[in-house]
Amino acid sequence: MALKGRKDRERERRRKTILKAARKLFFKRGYNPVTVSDIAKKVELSKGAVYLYFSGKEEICAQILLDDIAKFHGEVLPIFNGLASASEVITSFAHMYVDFFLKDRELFRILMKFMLHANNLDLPEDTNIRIIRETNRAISVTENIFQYGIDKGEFVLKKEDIRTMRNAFWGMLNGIISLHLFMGRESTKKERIRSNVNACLNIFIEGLKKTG
Amino acid sequence: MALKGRKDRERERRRKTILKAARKLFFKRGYNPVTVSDIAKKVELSKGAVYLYFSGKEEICAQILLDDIAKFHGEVLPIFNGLASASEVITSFAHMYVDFFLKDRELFRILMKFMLHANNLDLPEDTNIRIIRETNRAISVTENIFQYGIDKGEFVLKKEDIRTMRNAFWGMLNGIISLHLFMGRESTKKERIRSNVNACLNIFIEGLKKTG
DNA sequence: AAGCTAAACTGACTGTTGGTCACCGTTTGA
DNA sequence: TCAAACGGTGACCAACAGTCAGTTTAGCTT
Repeated sequence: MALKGRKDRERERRRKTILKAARKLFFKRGYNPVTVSDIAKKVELSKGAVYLYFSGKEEICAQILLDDIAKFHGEVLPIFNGLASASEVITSFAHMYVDFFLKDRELFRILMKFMLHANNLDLPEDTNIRIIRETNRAISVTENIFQYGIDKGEFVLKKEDIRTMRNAFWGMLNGIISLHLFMGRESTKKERIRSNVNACLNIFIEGLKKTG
Repeated sequence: MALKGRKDRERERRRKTILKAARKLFFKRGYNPVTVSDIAKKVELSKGAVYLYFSGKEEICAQILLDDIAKFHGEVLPIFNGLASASEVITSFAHMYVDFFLKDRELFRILMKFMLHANNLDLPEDTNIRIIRETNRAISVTENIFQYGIDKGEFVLKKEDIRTMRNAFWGMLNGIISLHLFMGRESTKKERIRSNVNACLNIFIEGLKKTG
């Protein structure tokens, strides 16, 4: 691949500008209520111009999600260093995950939307694939944690059950978040959710240590 | 309340007819792609007529969800009789829940949509309240199960932790379902999900018996 | 500097869809 | 018998995602 020229860099900057504006709008007013014209207006471009950089509203949204997942990965990987037990790692991971996706509630809604409708969105094929790949990457991080726990002899878990546990764990986190989103009016305290996650983790980890 | 006359009954029948048609369409093609005109056409009415019976597309959808939750309650309550241990009850409940909401995948998507956007939908006030009340009722069933387990001395669980466990449990179920929806192409086998739920339950129940 | 090309950009336009409303025929009951 | 109420109609409206013919701008060539 040739080096990127100025044009490419400018193009990329524009994309980022649009994404940033869209992000702000989506997180403030929610995905649906924001129109493409709103986004265009915010970056002082015409609607048509936005379509030069993205295939549509949905792709903008997908790109925001992708960027955020990447950011999450950047934040989450360092925690593997400096933590002793697998229990600690898994606990830290859970809290980071919950905190991350509750920082802006709309982000979690967007994530769930993509999970629920997976292959049913009209995105450019490659965007769709990237969404699936990146999400799976995030999921597979938890898989590594379980493996780590087994290797350390901390978890009593058959190798073939890792996948199952990974799913259960991941699902549990998403489930708790969405439930809180549903029950909690906007006033829901983060601490409430944290304690819920903690309680759940305790049982989960306890079970991992005991059961096979 | 006065007895319902013929007019009322006919009106109700019409509503049910519309709901049934809408249900079929939603479950076949998904919520978004189905237009109000499609629904109207299917029941051989004009679009305007549909709006005489429902405030809009969203309310039709909400009503379908409400009816299904009611149906679920009807199916789930009998299981309390004839089962001995709380573990059995909770296991049965979990499987019924998963089976029920995976029978038609769109139903689960609809449920999640309402959970995620809770108060952000423009529904008639009373419909909105009913959605929240009915969902909470379903959630509180699990609360009763935990209570039952404690009363029987089967679960070692502080009374003030019931709510937390209920949330964790409920969230876990929804999370697993949505994860499978995401990962599984349409071919996903029900058995796969069941085994996942089972594994998760084992740990969960084990934890409930052990931890405090 | 003038001429040229391609990319960036515009905004009026289209198509679709959720929702509204003035109007019409039928039933009802006084 | 007749008017009010009711069930129903379908043309219409507004909002919005997405398109495209045409205009401007940037940068290159001679």
